[in-house]
Amino acid sequence: MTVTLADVAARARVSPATVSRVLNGNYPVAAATRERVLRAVDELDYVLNGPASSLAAATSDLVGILVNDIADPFFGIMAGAAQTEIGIQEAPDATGFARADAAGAAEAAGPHAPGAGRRRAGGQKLAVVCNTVGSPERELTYLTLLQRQRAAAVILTGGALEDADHGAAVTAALRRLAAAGTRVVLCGRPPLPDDDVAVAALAFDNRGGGRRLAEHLLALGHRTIGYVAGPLERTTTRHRLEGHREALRAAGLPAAGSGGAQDPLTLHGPYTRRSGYEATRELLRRQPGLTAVVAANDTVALGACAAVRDEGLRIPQDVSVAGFDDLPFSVDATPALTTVRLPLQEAGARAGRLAMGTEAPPPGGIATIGAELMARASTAPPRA
Amino acid sequence: MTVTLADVAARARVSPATVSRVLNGNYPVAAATRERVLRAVDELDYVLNGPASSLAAATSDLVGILVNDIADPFFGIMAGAAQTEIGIQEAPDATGFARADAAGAAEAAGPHAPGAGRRRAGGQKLAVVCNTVGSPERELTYLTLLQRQRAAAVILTGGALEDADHGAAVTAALRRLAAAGTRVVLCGRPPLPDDDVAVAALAFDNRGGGRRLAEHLLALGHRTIGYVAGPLERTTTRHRLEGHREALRAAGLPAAGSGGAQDPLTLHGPYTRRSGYEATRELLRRQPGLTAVVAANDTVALGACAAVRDEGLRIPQDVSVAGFDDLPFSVDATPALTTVRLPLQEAGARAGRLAMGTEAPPPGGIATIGAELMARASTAPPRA
DNA sequence: ATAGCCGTAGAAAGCGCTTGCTAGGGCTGT
DNA sequence: ACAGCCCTAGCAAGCGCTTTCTACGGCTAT
Repeated sequence: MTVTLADVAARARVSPATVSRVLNGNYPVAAATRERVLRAVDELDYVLNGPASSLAAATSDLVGILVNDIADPFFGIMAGAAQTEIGIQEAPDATGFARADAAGAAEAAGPHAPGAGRRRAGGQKLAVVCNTVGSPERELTYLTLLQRQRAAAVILTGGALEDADHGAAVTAALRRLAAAGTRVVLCGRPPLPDDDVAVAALAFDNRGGGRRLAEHLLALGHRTIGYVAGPLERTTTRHRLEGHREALRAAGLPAAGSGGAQDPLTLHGPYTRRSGYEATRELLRRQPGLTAVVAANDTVALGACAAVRDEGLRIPQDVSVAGFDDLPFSVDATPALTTVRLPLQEAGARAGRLAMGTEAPPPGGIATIGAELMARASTAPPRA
Repeated sequence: MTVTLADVAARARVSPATVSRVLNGNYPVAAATRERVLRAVDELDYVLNGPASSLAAATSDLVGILVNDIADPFFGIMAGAAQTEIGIQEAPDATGFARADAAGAAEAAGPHAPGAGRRRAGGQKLAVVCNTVGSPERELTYLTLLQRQRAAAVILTGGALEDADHGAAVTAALRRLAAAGTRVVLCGRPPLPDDDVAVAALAFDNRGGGRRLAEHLLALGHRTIGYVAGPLERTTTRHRLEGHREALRAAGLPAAGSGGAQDPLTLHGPYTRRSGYEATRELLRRQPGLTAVVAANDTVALGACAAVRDEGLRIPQDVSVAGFDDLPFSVDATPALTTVRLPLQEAGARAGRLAMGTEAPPPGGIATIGAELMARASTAPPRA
C-alpha cells in the first residue's frame, strides 16, 4: 500500500542501505547512483517513515517548546523566534559532490580526508509548541509525551510554578529527559534548584526590571503605588514584585507584604486584561490617594488603563500606569505605555540555538537577560 | 541503558505482550496482573518508546497545527483552542475493572458482551503547532514532516496563498496526507479547489464581514473610505476586499480596482502595525477628503489609528477607523475599535474536534463561519 | 463426569529503517 | 605486472513495540 524504502531501492536497482544513505546524506554515494535513487524517490512519491527511522537511529527530530499560553504574544514571540531558529535549515546541496574535494584542499588531513564529501548530518527538525495552559499536570504530561517521542530537545518558556511538589516533579522529569540525551533549555524561567544538571537556563531579570520601574515612578514623585500582580506562586510574579518592593524599601517607603503580610496596595490575579481592570477599580476605591498603578504585564496594564478611565481619571495626569514585557501593542496604547522591555525575540532565538546545539551554553549554564525600562507617556509626575 | 518494555515484563514476571496490553488498555488483563505491571512500570520509571510504538502500530499520536504567524494572537487563539480540544483527555481509569460488568447490565448484548471491560482506545495525542511564517516552502516542508511522522491529523489555519503552483502543491500534499489516513482540517481557510477530498473546511465569512463593515460606514455617511489591505495573493485579503467593494458598488460608489485596476484608495501591505501606520499616512496625504480608513485587521488598524493621530486628526470625529478579527486588545484601544468579530476560539475548538474525529464533519465537508460586525467608538458619522 | 467455553497469557512474526561489517572493482605505486 | 588502497555498495542484524494466533486452566451446562 504505502511506499517503503525497499520499493525505492527496487526501483533504483540498489539496496535499501544505499537509499537510506542517499536520504541521510552522510555516507559517500556515487553521483550516478544518488541520481538514480533520487529519481526513484520522487517518481514513487516516497516519504520517509519517521517512526521507523527514529526507532532505528534511536533519535528523533522533534523539538518541543512548552508555553503557558499560546494565545499570549509574550509566548508567541519567544516560541516563534525559537522555532525559526530550529526550523527549516538551508536546503541540502543535492549536487556538488566534487566541490567538496576542492574545499578539501584547505584541510590538513591530506588528500584522502575521509570526511570529504559528507553532507549535512542532522536533517530537518520539527519544532512543535505545546500549550500547557499554565496547568502543572499538562506540563508534566507534555514532558512525558516528548520523552516518549525521544525529542531531540525541549524548551520550557515562561515563569515556573512555585509549588514544591510540582517543582520536584518537573525537575525529575527534566533530569530524565537530559539523561536520555534530550537537550533541555529554560527560557525566561529561573534555573533548576540544583544546577548540576546539563540544563541551560536563560532567565529574565524580572527583579531588576521591577526595581527599575518602581524607581522610575519614585523618581517622578509617586508615593502611593498600586500593584496588580500576576498569579500567586509563579516565579515571574514573585520576582517582579520583589524588585518593586526592594525599590520602595530603598526609598524608605513601607513596602508592606514583603513578609507575606497583607499589603493593601497589592492585588493578585491572572495575566488578563480583566484582572487588571477589576483589581485597579478595587485599588482606586480603597486607596483614593493612589497616583500610580503598576501592572503584572502589559495586558493587565491595558485593563488597568480602562479602569482608570472608567473612574473618570486621566492617564497620566491623574494616575500613572505601567506595564511589563513591552509587547508590540504597548507602544500603541493611548497614551503609550511605560513598561519594561524584555527581549523576547532574542531570548527565544537564543534558546532555539541552544536547543539545536548551534550555540555554546553560557558559562555555568545560566545567563540572565536584561530588562530595560521603557519610560513612555503613561507615566508622569503626580498632581502636586 | 534505557528501560524497555521487556525490562518491565521481566520485572512483572509476565510477557512483553501483556505489558503492552496493560499500557494500551484495549485487551482484557486480570486486575492482579495489571496491578503488578503498573507497579513495575513506575518502579522502573518506564517511558514508552513512541517511535517504536508508532512503527509497530502504524499510527502516531501527533496532530499538527499549521499557523502563519505564531506571534499573532489571531493564530494563537485558534491554535490554543484546537490544542485544548485535542490535548490531554480525561485520565484513564486505572482501576474499576469490575464496574464495567455492572455497567454491562444496561447493555443488550447479553451477559458476556465481548466489549465489556475495554478502556479508552485512543491514548494521548500530542498537538503541535508549526509556524510557517507565511512561507510557502515552509508550509510544504511542514506538511512533509508531518507526513513523515504519520500524523493522525493536520489542521491548517488562516488564509491561503493564491499562487497556482503553490496551491496545487499544497492540494497534492494534503491529498497524500488524507490518502495515508491523516485527517485534514482547514480552519479559517477556503476549501480545496476540487472538494472531492476528505478534507473538512471551516471557512470564515470574510467577504460578508467586509461587506457589512463597509455598509456600516456607508450608513454613517462616509463616501471616501481608504482601505489598508493585507498582503496580495492571500485569500483572506482578497475576500475582505471583495466584500468591501461589493458594498461600495451596491451604494453606487466607484469601487475602483475591482478589476485589478489601480485604486488610489487601496494600499496593500503585511499584517503589521507598521504597514497600517505608513499606508494610512500615505492615504491621508493623497486623499485629503478621506473620512474613514478600513484596515486589513486589528493590528493594522492600530497602526492606522496612530497615523491618524500623528496627522493631528481625531478618531472618530475627523476620521473613522475600523479593523477586522476583533482580537482581545481591540476593545481596549482608545477609542474602542469598530471591527468584525471572528469567532476564533470556537472555530479553533471545532477544528480540533474535527481533527480528533470527535465531531461529525459539516455537510459537504464545508462550513462557513459567520463574521459579526462590532460597531464601537472608532467609527462615527463624518464631519458634516 | 465430560464436553465445551470463556477469560487470560505467551510465542513469535513483523513494522520500516539504520549501520557495522564485509566484499569487490579500479587505481596507484613500485 | 602485482600488491595494496580506496571507493562504493550490499548483507544482515537489530531498534522496541504491537498483534495475531495459539494454548491452557477452570467453570458451566448436560
